[in-house]
Amino acid sequence: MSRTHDHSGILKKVKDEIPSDELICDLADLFKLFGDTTRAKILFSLFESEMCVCAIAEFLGMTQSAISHQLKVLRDANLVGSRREGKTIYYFLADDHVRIIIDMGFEHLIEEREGR
Amino acid sequence: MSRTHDHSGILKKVKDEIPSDELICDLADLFKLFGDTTRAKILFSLFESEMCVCAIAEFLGMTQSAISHQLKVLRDANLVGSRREGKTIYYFLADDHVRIIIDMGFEHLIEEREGR
DNA sequence: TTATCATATGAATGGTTGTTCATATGAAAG
DNA sequence: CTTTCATATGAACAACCATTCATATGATAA
Repeated sequence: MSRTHDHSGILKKVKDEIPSDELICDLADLFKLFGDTTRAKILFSLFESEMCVCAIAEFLGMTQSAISHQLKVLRDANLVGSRREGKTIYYFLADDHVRIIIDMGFEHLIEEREGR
Repeated sequence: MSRTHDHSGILKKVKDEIPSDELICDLADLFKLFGDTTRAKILFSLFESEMCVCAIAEFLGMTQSAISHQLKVLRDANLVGSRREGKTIYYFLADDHVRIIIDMGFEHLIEEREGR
């Protein structure tokens, strides 16, 4: 079938073990959320305490609109939650998974730098 | 200074604790690598065993060129390594961090689904 | 109700990035 | 040396995405 050299043995093995396309896509979509500097900074900010939109915007030196758009992305993915207090809406981390995933990334970065 | 309501207290606290811009960018760049379906599939394939470029291409039903481009990205980030055997070049996972980071993502996905 | 403050949102834009196509490299076999 | 096989690479194109601008929503205060 293939015009290249044979590797049917490996292909069969990998095909049996690899997760479904859907699962891999969902996983890629999750990591994509952490793969933007602005979103990463927002998440780091929320590590310390809940914050309102304009506080995040001021802190990051960015437009309220830009932050609001990104918060929507994070909220749609259930990474952050929000609560209203008067006119202000406070955002916070939805759970501790965010911390754990980011910490893993950090460990990789640090060990890679030590390795050099 | 700000035309909005005051949040200087929170800003000071967050500013003290948040990592440097450079570190956050590096972290975002790392997660970006996992945020593409093709790269994620390549990494999952290499979980099982080392593979040559054309085996991965055949397995994923994609062009050799597309895979080669992505392997370069992964190799530049030290997530995969390669070795030559005759005409063939085999790629493999550089270390176990890749597995750990991906497993963390999986855990989050699974727990999120249970939560619903 | 009207004005104001905090946030949300739609459309447009600019920049990034994954894939393709054509071609180049480089090792091994003849 | 020449051909072939496996992989790499550069340029071009298309799709995606983050930001901006203008405006809308929605709650509160007057």
